[in-house]
Formats: sequence, C-alpha cells, structure tokens
Amino acid sequence: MASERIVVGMSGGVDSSVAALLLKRQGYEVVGLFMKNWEDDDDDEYCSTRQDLIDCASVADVIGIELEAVNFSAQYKDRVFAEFLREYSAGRTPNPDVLCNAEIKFRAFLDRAMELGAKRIATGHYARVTEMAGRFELLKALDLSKDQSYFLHRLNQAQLSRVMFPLGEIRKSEVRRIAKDAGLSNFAKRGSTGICFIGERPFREFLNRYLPRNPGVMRTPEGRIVGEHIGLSFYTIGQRKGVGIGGLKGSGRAPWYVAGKDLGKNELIVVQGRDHPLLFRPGLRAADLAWVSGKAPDPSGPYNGKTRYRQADADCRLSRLAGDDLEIEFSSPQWAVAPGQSLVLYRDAVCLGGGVIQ
RNA sequence: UGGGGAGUCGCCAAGCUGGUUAAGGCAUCGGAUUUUGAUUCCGACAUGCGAAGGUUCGAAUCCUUCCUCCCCAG
Repeated sequence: MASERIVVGMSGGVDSSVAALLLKRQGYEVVGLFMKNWEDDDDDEYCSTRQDLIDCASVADVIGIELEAVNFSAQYKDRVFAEFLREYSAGRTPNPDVLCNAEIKFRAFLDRAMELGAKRIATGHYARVTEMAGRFELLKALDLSKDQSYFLHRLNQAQLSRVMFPLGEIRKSEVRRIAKDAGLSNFAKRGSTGICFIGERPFREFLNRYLPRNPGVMRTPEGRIVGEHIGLSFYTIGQRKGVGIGGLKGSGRAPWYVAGKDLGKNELIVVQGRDHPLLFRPGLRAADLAWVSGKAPDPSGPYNGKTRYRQADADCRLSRLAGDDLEIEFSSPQWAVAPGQSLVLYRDAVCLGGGVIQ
C-alpha cells in the first residue's frame, strides 16, 4: 500500500529535522529538501549553509529518508530581495521573511515538491492548519512562545491546503527531547536567526552593500539638532542602538529613540525616553492586504493585532476597510509602529491575514 | 592684558571641609532572547581625575607654577 509522499523543507536545524522524523514515524514517505537560496556575494564568514547541509544529511541518514537540495536563489532575489531593497530605499522597514514564506517556501518550493510527486509539503514552523468543510484556517502554535503564524499570514487557501506543520502542537523543549532521543546530532543546535537564508550578520554593513549612504541631521521634534545620521534607510522606528546620542548637556539621562523620518528634508526625528508620546500610535493604516480565507474579515468584529513578530496581541477594531487598504484602532496605543512591517490580525488563535503598515 | 569661572572615561556628570575598589546615566563593545529590522535583558568599559612639582603616613580632593576653555572688562 503506497503511503502519501510528503516533501519536508529541511534547514539543518532541530525543528525541521523533528518535523521530518515525526512524519516518517507516522508512516509517510518523507523526502527532505534542502534549500539554498542565497549566493554568498563575498566572504563566507557568516555562511553556515555548508554546515547546515551536512547536518541535514546526517539527520536524513538517521531518520532514513531521501534528501535532495534545491536552489531558488534567482527567485529569492527577484521576488523577495528586490522588494526588500525597494522598501529600505523608500525609508521603510520591510519584513523579508514574510515575503519569503509567501513567495519561496510556500510557492517555488511547493511547486518543486509537486514535481517530485508530493501532494503536500511540511516545514518545521510553529503553527497549525485546520480544515473545516474544505476551508483552511491558519492557527497559532499551541506553544504561544514559539508561535510563527505571524510570518505565515500571507498564505492563501491553495497554499494551506497543501501544508503540514508537524510541530504545531508540540513545545520547543519537547522537540529537542524528541531529537535527542532519536539520536539526531543537531538536537542541541542553536536556532538560526537573521534574515531567512541570508543569516545573521552585521545588519548595517550588510545593508550598506546595497544602499547608498545619505547622511543628514538628527533632530528632536522641537527642532534641536542632536546628531547626524548616515542615511534614513539605516534606521527604523523605535531603534535605540546606533543612534549614538550620549550625554547631551541639559538633557535628561534617558536613552534616545528613532521616532520618525522626514524623507523630504532627509532628517531623522529622535526623542528621548522609551515612553515619549511620539513613540506611540493609537492606530494605523495597512495596505497590500492578504487574507487567509480569501475574503476580508467582518469589519464589525473585535480583533487582536500584531504590529511585529513576538509582540503581545493588542485589542483593536477595524475603523475602515476598503479594497486593498484598511485602518485599525488599538484599544491602547502601540509602541514604535514601523511602516513596512506587517500588521497581522487574529481572532483568538485564528490568524486571519494582514497587510503592510503604511 | 586685567577681573571672574571651569578643566574627572567618547559625551553628560557625582566626588572637591584629604583616607571609598574614582558614583551614576548616555554612547560603545560583548553575550542572552529572536527565522525580519527593532525592542528588552545581562556583562564589560578611567592604577586614572588638564600637565609638572610640592605638602602629607595618605590627594581627584590642600599649595605652587604652567597649559586650555568660557564669561565680564578694555
């Protein structure tokens, strides 16, 4: 009796390894697929994909599954990185991993998996998918501290219908334990961070390879010049590190944060103190909307919104909903809302989708 | 040039009626957290107090000279 063939996106980390392991144990015919989507442009100081592939191979061997490798660098560059640079150039703060999921992992990768004879794919994401009468819902992971539905909110029905998240109901600590018990060599491997596929690296240097510097003045909302910036693109709202203002005569002892950008004048607006009122927004506008169900949510309902990954849900309501553009109001003002980041709406554990903050 | 004030870590800034390991904050750096960017948390950070002498058991703290800066006079 032929079992269903599942292609698992494997990164070399514990999560995707255990995802593959669990599916194998459930009797699926599992094929591991390793993605290399970023060609290292120069030094490989931060390039760990070689080790990742080795880890993958080791795990695949222990689990007893096939492993293949694919390279979507061209697609990544066109559909994700180009947009990433466009956004930064426009002074905003994009979230490339949200796009990466929608365009690469759950599109290019999914397509390849289909070609390999699979009907569904699986990843090590912490999230859940449920089906009711042919309709799919994206849910938060049971382990709320690891929930990654925020990054997946742009997935649509067609994509979700072909996706499995084996870790959605397991705690991270449990994942490591399973890996250890199964003899997977990467059971204690440190989770990867940084932009997906590009990895962790000094961000300002990295950006500087693609964006020109354009120095200007830093000033307070009152107009006092307090420093110089290297280019508006290199800062994000709410940023403290790198502002570099210290010990101004006559000012308090609180640190300084980026509160805004004046693109026209090339000025960075900075304020002192984390509770400065200009750092808080009562609401926001989002565009480029994407809804998991395919339809916009009912404007009347109360929702929870996230303005960034790993932020506590914030009560909010829709104050306006046009075609591809909405406005919401939070019941309490939100800190450092950054244009370019995603607003993701939830109703309890259900991730409804969202848009890009304007 | 006279009169006054000030020179302590990259920046603010305690200490200055002599005796402490020379506070603290910001910045910076390192780490933790984190599949974006941020935020947050933890840690590091002046054998040295403008310089040189002196007094003293002991000086950033007292004395002398010099250097630098600021203000007011001319």
